[in-house]
Amino acid sequence: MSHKLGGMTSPATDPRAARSREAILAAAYDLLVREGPGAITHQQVAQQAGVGRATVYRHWAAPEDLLRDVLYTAELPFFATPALPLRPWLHAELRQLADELALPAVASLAIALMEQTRSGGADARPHRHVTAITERLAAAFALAVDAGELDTAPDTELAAAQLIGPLVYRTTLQAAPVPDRLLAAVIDAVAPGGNPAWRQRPGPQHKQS
Amino acid sequence: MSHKLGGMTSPATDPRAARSREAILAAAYDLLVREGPGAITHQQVAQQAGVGRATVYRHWAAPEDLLRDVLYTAELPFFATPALPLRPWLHAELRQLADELALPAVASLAIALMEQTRSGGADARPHRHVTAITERLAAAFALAVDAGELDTAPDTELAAAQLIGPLVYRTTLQAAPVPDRLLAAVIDAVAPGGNPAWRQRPGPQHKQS
DNA sequence: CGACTGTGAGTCAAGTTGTCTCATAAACTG
DNA sequence: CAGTTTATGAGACAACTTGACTCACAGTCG
Repeated sequence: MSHKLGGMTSPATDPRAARSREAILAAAYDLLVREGPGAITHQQVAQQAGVGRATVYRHWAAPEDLLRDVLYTAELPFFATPALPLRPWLHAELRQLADELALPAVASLAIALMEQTRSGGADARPHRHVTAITERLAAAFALAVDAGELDTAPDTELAAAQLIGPLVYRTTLQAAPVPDRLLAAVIDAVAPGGNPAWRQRPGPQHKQS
Repeated sequence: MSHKLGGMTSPATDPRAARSREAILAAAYDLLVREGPGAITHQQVAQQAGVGRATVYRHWAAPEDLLRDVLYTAELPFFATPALPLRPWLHAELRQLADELALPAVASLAIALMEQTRSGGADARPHRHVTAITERLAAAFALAVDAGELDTAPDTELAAAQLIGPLVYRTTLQAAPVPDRLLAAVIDAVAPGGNPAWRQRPGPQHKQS
């Protein structure tokens, strides 16, 4: 499943304006992914989008407003359809997230989201994408509790941090692929159901207690 | 323990050049923390450092070269002195890292490291700070194995991802403080020694099997 | 079909960038 | 200590970028 940019156009907007905004947002997203947030200037976006520079100024007064809308409209459809059993579903969703974090498209978005959140200072709130992911995981945990796969739902924000944080660290800082056994380990930590699998092999596995 | 910027001056450098570079690196670091990487331009750095614009150009031809050196010289002394017993040491170090990730200084550095690693594309390598942290954790795990606190050393990179990733996610994306029970949970996942502590309370805790 | 609206080329002033010159002072050398 | 070397920084300069504006034109609406 690929993520794509949704338009910001309100229902009554002139179609010419809708087309311009669509083209500008797509161009800005492209620049973000290829060259980072610093590449989002009115001049570069206009050139890339094939619109007039004045048109970009007319829709967004400042580059950071445009970047904010690019992030807002990005689609990050991870964890979108909760399913049972929980563990294989988590595995599949985390596998996909890890694979896409290894690509510039999602890594750039994640990093830009962090920088945007950081620049909010002490009043910073998580971005709606981050909140949405937490809510989707909460729905999945509720399903699992209902089905008896979990005794109680975990604190969802902390579970999200423990499931996704290692993937973000692994891909954006360690610049390495995410092995399945890391996925297994983070799932075990949140929804225990097997021994941690990423301890070094070969050899018999001992349980710590 | 605070982190500070170390100078890049080679032993035989003219002291005037050493002083200039020191001032420029400190100014650039300051700008990075307050306004993000986009604020690092020759003009703004010169003004903040109190040196001539030509001096900044003389030492660094491009802003991204300067940013690279700022990141290179930053000190991130986390996990620096391994100690036993392992779990309380991990807890203390992770507590400190979490507290500092909540501040702009370390959060800005972490995000800038990610963007720098991402811009390396397919040839990207982890930054030396990331590698250093993995090595320090490996030393701590080796100590724990020697002392019988761990049966085998875990895969250190994966352990680092599972220990630190949730903290990075929690602070930079969820914009929330890191509770001690998240620290306990990530430690349990890597160095088991107690029940996961962040499941929702109150009520009796059931072990999943 | 007339009125309205969005677009974009071009203009303009102001600011920024990158390079260069040269006087000055700090550091080095013998 | 004097002469030499070197780093600095103010300022000049050309080129570029930014932000705002005008206006002709074409698309959209009623």
